[in-house]
Amino acid sequence: MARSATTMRADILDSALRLFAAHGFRGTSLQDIATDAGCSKASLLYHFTNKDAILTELLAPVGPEFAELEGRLAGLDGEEAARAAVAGLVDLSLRFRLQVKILLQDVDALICRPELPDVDGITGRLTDALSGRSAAPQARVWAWMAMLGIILTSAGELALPEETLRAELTRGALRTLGLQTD
Amino acid sequence: MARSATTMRADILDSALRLFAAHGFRGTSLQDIATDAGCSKASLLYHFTNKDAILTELLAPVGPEFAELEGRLAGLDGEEAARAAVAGLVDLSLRFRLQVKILLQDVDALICRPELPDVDGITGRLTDALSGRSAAPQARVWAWMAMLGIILTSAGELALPEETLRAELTRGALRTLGLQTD
DNA sequence: ACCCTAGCTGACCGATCGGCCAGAATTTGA
DNA sequence: TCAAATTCTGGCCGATCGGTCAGCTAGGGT
Repeated sequence: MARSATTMRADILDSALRLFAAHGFRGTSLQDIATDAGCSKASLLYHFTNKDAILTELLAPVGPEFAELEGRLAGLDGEEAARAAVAGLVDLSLRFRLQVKILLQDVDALICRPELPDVDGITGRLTDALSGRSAAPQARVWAWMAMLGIILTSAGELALPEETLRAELTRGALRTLGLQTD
Repeated sequence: MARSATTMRADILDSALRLFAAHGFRGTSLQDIATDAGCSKASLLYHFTNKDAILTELLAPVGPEFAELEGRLAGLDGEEAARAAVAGLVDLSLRFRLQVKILLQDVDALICRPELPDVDGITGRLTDALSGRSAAPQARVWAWMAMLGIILTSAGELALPEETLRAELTRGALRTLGLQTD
């Protein structure tokens, strides 16, 4: 065996993460991932049951984090909830940069009938959040997440101190939601 | 002949526009468009040289508009330019809703090496706008356009009076860019 | 009546996709 | 040392993709 199972899986996930972020889920073939990871396509499917499973595992950490944030927001009202949402999303995105970027990149595809797997039911909640005018605050949060995706794209690889980036993003997000004038 | 050439082309473009907006460029096959337009796949390629040509024609009206806006912005400085950019983008997006939505939807794909045709060199300018920190104001405008895409997705089909939507979007955009506190 | 031409189509092509499988290669444990 | 278990791969499969092509069909001009 060339690499241990855990190493191999990690390498595959690393390659897939970068390629998905660069070319999107649909735009990345199993062969692309295999070549990048330095193994055969068949080897991918030994470690992962199918292509969806790779993405699902990549996004896995985001799911519970998002659910937890969602739970925290449920107990708050309008403005307080918005502030908490922004802080939570900034925090979440800083801890799962590329993962969140992938999520954001396909956010539109997720909304209008996905070919992507519905990781932890995020798709359904996205759809709920965006359907109807009554969900306006939530829609705003998701809109801001989309914007955050582009911001992270340009600033992502920058060796910006995390604290600086966090403060910057938080300020920008609050401004977006009209909660800070600055 | 079932339909006249111009009618056929119009029907194809109409189908392609809706399908591209719903499932993305890569997510829509020629057969999908043909079925929706009520003709054969081969008939599509009689009226359009290839798949790219359909998208190119759909986005054609946006190109010159964008270039004209860009020209207008060139002569302005920081804050004034940002205000004009927002107003211009709102205006542009209201006139080319679905087209702009498609553009926004694939904005990320366009940036990281596109499989999409570079309509009127927009790709290159997007890349320029997002590379380096110095282009921050432009990057912000594009980020706002991405957000606008999601907003239009949810509010798009709504029978909202155009003037109301325009005012709302303008206010939101200015708030996003930190130029209006409201 | 005739043909010509624009419009349209079924059948087909090569390429690529995700996924499968039999078996080779390598490591492990007794 | 050797069999068992794990890891890995070449080759293949059916489906689907964008695109081509020879030829059918339906009017319009003469």
